[in-house]
Amino acid sequence: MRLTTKGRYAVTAMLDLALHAQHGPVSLADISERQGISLSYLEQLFAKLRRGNLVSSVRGPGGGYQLSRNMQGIQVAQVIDAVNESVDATRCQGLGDCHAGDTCLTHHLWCDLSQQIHEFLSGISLADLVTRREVQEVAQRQDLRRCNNKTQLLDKIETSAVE
Amino acid sequence: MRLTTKGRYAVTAMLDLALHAQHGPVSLADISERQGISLSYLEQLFAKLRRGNLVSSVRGPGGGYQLSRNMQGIQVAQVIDAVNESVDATRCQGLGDCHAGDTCLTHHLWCDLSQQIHEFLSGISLADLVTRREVQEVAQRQDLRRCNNKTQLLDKIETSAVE
DNA sequence: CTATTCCCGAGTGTTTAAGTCAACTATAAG
DNA sequence: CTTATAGTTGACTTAAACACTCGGGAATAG
Repeated sequence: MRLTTKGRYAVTAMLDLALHAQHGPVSLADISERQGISLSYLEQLFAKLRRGNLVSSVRGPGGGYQLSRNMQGIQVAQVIDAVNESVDATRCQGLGDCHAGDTCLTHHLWCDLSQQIHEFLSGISLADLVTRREVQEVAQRQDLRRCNNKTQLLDKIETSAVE
Repeated sequence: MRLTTKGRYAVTAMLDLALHAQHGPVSLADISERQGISLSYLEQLFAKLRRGNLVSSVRGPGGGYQLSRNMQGIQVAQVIDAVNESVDATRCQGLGDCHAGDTCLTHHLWCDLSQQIHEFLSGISLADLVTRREVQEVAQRQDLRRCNNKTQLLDKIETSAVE
């Protein structure tokens, strides 16, 4: 089992996508800037997310990525899985041939653990995360900082005036 | 977070130790043979387990390793921790400075996950594992195979006659 | 003394993560 | 049509870690 920056980046980027979905496609450049993730690395991750049917892309100016279904239908476990970070804790991928063709002493322990983690991460959708208060606070801070940095205030003021 | 062969080996070896504790110290050579783990690698792992006060050693012929407390007092989480495989799933080790000195979008998610895993693995002691039926079956198979392989039947027959 | 066993450090091959670079293709806007 | 935007792809690099191996020690039971 492995849970590193790779899977965390993927979930973070997907959440960023969900948070900014209302203004059309989101470019990787925006996500890169807001979340501090290398653009080229994001490209690699989104290639996998696309293959996993979690996002769809729009090319050209104004393009970017969109969630391929609604937020309720995308679980954290699926995102991590899509970027090849298995949540499985066994050595044998659950097959039970971990020691000389037989189950090893601790096989069942790792099976139980895998199931535990999988259930936990399968029970959380992007929609769940978006509605969490802590997430909203962080998102707001990130959007504000971005406005100050890039003096895109006009754009933001217009947007909030419309709302 | 990382859970690889390293942590799995450590738990397996500790469980082997617990299962064979009644006959005095257990040598790493025995564990290596029974569990199919490289002896030199076991030495490295047990150096860490020793530093973590989970085992104590007896040098010289007939020596080996013993659990430093009873089986009930040693949890799986402690073993994994001792060999430097953190169960923490956050990037920031829970500090909350994962993105430019602030919490990242998904910080709380990984905190929750870490807690989930830690609670699970802290709730399982070596004693719990030893009494599990699947573990006993595997252990029995391993002991039998070893007898056949090495023709140490005499030794085993004596042992069971004494019991 | 000698065989056994733990102890320790140094080194090695492989894999992977994480990131870079460069050269594409598709498309919206002027 | 041109141009700038933005996704798409592949090759490459760097660093770290895992999973070992090897060689020489030090302690101790017989």
